[in-house]
Amino acid sequence: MPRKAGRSGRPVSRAGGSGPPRPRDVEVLHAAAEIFYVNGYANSTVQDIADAVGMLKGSLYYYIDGKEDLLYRLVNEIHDGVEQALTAAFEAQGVSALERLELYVRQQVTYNAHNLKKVSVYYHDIDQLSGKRRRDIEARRRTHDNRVVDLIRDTQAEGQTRADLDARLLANYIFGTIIWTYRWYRPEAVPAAELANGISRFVRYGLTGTEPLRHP
Amino acid sequence: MPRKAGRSGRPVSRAGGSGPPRPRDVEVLHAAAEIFYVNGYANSTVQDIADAVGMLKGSLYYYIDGKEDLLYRLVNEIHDGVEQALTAAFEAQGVSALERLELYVRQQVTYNAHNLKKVSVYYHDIDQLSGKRRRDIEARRRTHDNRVVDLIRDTQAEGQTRADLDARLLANYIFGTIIWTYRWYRPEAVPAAELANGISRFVRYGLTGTEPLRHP
Amino acid sequence: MPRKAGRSGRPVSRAGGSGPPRPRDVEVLHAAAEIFYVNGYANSTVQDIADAVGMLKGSLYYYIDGKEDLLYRLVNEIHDGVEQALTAAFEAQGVSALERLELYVRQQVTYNAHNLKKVSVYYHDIDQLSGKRRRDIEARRRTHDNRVVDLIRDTQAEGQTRADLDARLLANYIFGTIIWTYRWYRPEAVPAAELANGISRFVRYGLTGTEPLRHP
Amino acid sequence: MPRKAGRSGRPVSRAGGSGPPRPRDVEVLHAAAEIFYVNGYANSTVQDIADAVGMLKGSLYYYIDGKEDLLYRLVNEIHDGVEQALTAAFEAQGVSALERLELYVRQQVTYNAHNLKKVSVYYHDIDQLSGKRRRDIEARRRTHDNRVVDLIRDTQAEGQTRADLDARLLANYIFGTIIWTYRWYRPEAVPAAELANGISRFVRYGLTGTEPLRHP
DNA sequence: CATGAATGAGCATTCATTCAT
DNA sequence: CATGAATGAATGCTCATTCAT
Repeated sequence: MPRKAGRSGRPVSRAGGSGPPRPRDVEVLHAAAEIFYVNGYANSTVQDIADAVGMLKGSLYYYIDGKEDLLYRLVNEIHDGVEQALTAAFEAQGVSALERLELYVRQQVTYNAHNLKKVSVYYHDIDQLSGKRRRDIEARRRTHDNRVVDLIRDTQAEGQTRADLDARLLANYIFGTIIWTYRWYRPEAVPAAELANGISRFVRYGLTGTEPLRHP
Repeated sequence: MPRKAGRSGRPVSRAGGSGPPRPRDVEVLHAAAEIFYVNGYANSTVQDIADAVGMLKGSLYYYIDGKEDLLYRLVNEIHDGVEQALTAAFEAQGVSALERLELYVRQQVTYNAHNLKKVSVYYHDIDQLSGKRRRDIEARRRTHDNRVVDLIRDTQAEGQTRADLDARLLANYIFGTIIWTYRWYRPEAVPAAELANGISRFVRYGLTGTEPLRHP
Repeated sequence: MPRKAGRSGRPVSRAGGSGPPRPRDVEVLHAAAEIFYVNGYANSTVQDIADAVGMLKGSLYYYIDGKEDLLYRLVNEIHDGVEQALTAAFEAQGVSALERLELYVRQQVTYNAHNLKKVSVYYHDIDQLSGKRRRDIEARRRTHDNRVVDLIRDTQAEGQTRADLDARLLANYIFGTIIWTYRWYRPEAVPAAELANGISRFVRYGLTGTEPLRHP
Repeated sequence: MPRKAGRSGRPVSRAGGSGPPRPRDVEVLHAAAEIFYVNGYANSTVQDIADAVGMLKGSLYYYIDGKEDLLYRLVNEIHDGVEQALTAAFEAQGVSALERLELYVRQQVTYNAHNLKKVSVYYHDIDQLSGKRRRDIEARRRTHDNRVVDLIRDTQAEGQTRADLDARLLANYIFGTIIWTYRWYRPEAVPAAELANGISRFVRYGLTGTEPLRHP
């Protein structure tokens, strides 16, 4: 007869918004990110995380609502960060749509490069969320995607990008380039700035190229 | 006490190379692909697969060496397919390096679009292989990647692509665009050919773009 | 990401109706009854039952769907038995309603005396069922109760029992006398037949008494 | 390593007899009764009770010696109340044994009806006490039962009840009718006085009935 | 008095794998 | 080839209880 949903009176992390997160909350989340990054969410055990924090398995439940709760918080944290990047790009004044898009790409790549582990968990294990948590995240994601698609449409409207290409497809090409970094990028080998430059360049030309290269 | 390698005296799947695969082997592998695609490898159970084949869990072990064995076979199957695409592109005669690269992109995208489920499993769960199986696959993958990098270097040597860009980074941008399709592409919405066209175009311009767009 | 409901292909006891129960099923259920009787359902562990059957805890799940499933089967088994008693009493031909009621009491007491442990579990732990299982049992129980109430109303209609008493209250008095045996009756001390006689007599007079004893 | 008895140096609830209970003690006990009534003792958590009192789980241990301690106090409280009823009946002057028994039934039913929740906990979860607490309660119970049996024997001695019936069995029939109310009686539907009347009437006739009804 | 944090033992359940028939 | 039964290790989670502050 399990009674799942947060019973009142039970402490459970304040990370959900009801007050400043306790230091230990942050520590737990950080450890979880590390573990999930290394083993994948499904293969990570609550024990692993407890060990990393130096706590007993049972004690961890003072801070979390369950394993999935950890993933959910992680994923939301990423969304918060990414939203900032997106907003900054959108609010840039006096620049063309293409420049705003480029700014977005740059910011997003930079953010991902600096939060490689959490971002990896985000992209690899987001589907493991279930129920309401899943729906919440899917909604946030859809919103984000739509805004980027709109941005691309703006570049089309301003004549910087060919208008006959499907903006949503283009967005997905771009996402692929940006996101896939989580599988190969290592900061030791390439500075984040260089990565951001390279991808932003790749994307810009990918979108704007017009010259007939095939049959001259 | 999981046993990894086939013990003598027990009939173990011939799919590993020692003879033509029996029909039931193919059926099992196909079912596994479906299940892994839907639930992810870690969340799929041998029971699920047995159910799909209409067999008891225990009986499945006549055909397989273990759960990981299934993943390994799946992943190898993908590599076989992809290798063909790559080889075809490499052997194209009388065309420029850029055209060969474009051919590769096109073939790879098309292959992925037609084998969406297995390809998804490949990219999502390849890390779950362990030990020798993992090393085998990593080797195959490295080989593949290197050949693509070489192809890009050829385009640089032929002057079609700027030589001052890191070919390996460029390869990764391209991989991202191609591979990420496994997360969003749905054949019902967009024909595979259109996808191949779109991505090949995006990649070509991403690589070859030269005009100074930022500060004219 | 737990997947609860009986997945196809999983053996799970045939005791649910789909075929004759395997001998081990009966054994498991019997052991569970014993354990639940001694410790109460909530304090019994699956381990206890496994030990009693001489099986590993995990192996038990080949036979059951979960701990609650065991309770559910037990409780249904009791209902099956009790229903027979009730039906027999109802179908008695050529006798008065009071005699039919008396027959019911006798049969029910006898049944309880012979199935003391399972009956105890039934009355003590029936509330621990949840969800659909609970609703199922509550429905069966209501049906049973209603039939007994009807029987009492028949005795009132036939003039054997005072008509101004609430039949449902009377039924509950009777149930109390019959059911409470599960807390004190020990077959070693009193033969079941004597118990049945005693209770049936007590109930008959309790219902039919009319003479003014208080203020003569 | 649960600690049973109060250690010196730590303030432990005074409810055990060493002084008048503090107001908060009463509040805690009341909350526990409510919780135990709803979930059953075994399924109730100390957290639940703390929530109900508006206190943290840890703080509760200032007032109690443990979960079982709460049950023990509850059960004793019931015994105190019941003892009063019994004593009142015993001490009634100038009335027949049957009238004294009837008075007892009436008082007991009334008491139960007015303390439904605690009484329910008493009858349902008394077995969950262990060790000395259990033995204490069993002794109190035996004493109570014996006094009622004696009362019945008095009615037999006075010729109001047939002497050839086992007084202890009769007592158990009566207990059943009275006690079982905890499972079905709802004060909203039937006034306590009516219940007391009904049961006392049922019991009186059940005991005194003599006329040959079966084979006239 | 009360809080907050932690402990540690226990529990139901899952699942890959084995193997005699 | 296939079945059915069993193994055994692991896993997420619960909860009574302790105790320094």
